[in-house]
Amino acid sequence: MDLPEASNFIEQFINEDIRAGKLEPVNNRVQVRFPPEPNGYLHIGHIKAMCINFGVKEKYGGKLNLRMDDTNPAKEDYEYVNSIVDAVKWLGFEYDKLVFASDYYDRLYEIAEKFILDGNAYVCDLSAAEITATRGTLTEPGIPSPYRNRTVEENLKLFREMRDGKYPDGAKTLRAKIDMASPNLNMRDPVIYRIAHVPHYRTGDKWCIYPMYDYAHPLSDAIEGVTHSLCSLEFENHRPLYEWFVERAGFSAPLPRQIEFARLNITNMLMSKRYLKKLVDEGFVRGWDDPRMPTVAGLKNRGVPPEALKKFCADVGVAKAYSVVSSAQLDSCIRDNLNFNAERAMAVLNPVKLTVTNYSGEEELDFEINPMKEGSGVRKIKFTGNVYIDADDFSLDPPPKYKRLQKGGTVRLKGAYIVRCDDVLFDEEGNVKQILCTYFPETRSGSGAETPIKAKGVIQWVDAKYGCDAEFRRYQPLLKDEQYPEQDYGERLNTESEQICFGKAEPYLKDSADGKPFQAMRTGYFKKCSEGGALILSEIVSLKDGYNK
RNA sequence: UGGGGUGUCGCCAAGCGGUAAGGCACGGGAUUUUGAUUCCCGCAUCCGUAGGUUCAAAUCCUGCCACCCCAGCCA
Repeated sequence: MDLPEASNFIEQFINEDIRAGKLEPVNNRVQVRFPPEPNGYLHIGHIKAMCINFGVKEKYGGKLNLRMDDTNPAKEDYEYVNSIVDAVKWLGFEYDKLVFASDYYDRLYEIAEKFILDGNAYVCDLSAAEITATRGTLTEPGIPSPYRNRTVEENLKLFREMRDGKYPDGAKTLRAKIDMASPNLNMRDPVIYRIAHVPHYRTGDKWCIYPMYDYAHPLSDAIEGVTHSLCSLEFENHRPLYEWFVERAGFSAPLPRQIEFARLNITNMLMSKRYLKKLVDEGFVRGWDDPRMPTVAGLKNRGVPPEALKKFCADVGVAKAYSVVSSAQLDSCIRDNLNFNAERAMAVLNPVKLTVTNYSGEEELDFEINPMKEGSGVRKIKFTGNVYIDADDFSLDPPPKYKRLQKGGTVRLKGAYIVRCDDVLFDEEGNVKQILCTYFPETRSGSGAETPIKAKGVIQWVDAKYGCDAEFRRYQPLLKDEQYPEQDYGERLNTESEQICFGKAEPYLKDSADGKPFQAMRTGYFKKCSEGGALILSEIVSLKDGYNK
């Protein structure tokens, strides 16, 4: 048979399984799953997991269920499942079924009784603290629970009583009977059911005992017919346990196989649901979908195309080495996509008025909506000779090689004319208030006229009377130093950049911290904001130099 | 310290015994009405380290070093 060419080590494993005939019982069908816990919004780290799983699904023509791993009722809610479904759909991933671990509670309970019947599980009366104390350490074995050798009958009776609500939270647990001396702490009789008199967002108060991840996950995989259960590296130590459950639960081959990969880390990006939730709960951001958040919803609001995110994941690859990808790599993917797809618009940050003293009247100029895309059409922009330009585009004390406007120098107003700066007016505080220029009619854009007038630079502008048609939103940097609730934030979050860039618009020249000019990409949801008749873009974005620096 | 993992260019990452892909970043040049884009060109004699096997190793073997994960009734 023809196997697809593996593009990473996971697919190599899958190919090996197929070659070895391990998947023959199901006609070599490959099945994976994407199993987030609905306790928060999906973030860019999850996108990598999705790309891997949906990638396998598509490559092998397999199946993929979107499974809500909801075994902890205290943290989960419909708000999150809805957000997860939205995120998956926005990214354009198609799953076969939406399922819930909580769908399997009955089945999982039955299997638990089987484990008891087979002598593989027992009810333990030890408290949480006692279990911890008897678990042993990294170098010393644990101490077997005094309840470890209860009879099957007693265990069954007790477990049913647990289910029936006869005991308070924490009074008893169901434990797998494995090996208290195992060097793998996960194998030292792990708890598989705990008592929690907490209503579940889906099953209500039907249950007061809930299965643990280590038990529910492998069995959920087996119930669904998953063949390859792909998860992140921190579960490597759980694999023996995963196999232990799956081998004893009575499922027929092929049994699901767990394969681990390194999760995604990006410089200066917080990738922890727990902290993201904290930012939301404590009001540091406007919500999970705040454009400063690395959540799928936030990225969407930031104007990042889903294709750019998928491209990024493909570029980054899949491996087992712990790594931190430079945010520049993400920026590059976004810029590349936007360059081809974004509709252009001019906008101005830090406006300074520029008046063309020898111009009168007004005219309409043609601008390509997207010079990179054939047939994207033109937009009309009115020019009256009174415009705002960005303060950064004018310098009283220009550094060497400065290409933009300076006193006595020339520059092209993009799509319009070359102008020469004749004079500068200052306000009481000595700031540049108005720049007076003369223009050269023969230099009109697109006229093709031969003229000795040259300009080294091209700058964007916004007409003082008409503004422009873009919209923008203003956002503060995610956090200031003194606002850090915990130091962990400081290591991952953006504190330096002045703005965050969202949306779609014209690339824009900006000076970076070291004074070196660079090209930024304005993207975003721009909002009309009139100030002196012009559109003021106070939120710019620097995809080139990193909006997450 | 016991166990499980990982170490290839500044950052990711291919490579699976035959003599170091690619992307990002960076440097140089050409085009350019966005200092962008596009376009060339450059960028590891070397694969954590020390030995060994082999005609031949990043790839096999041995020792060592570094880093990550594990002692939740979270996932």
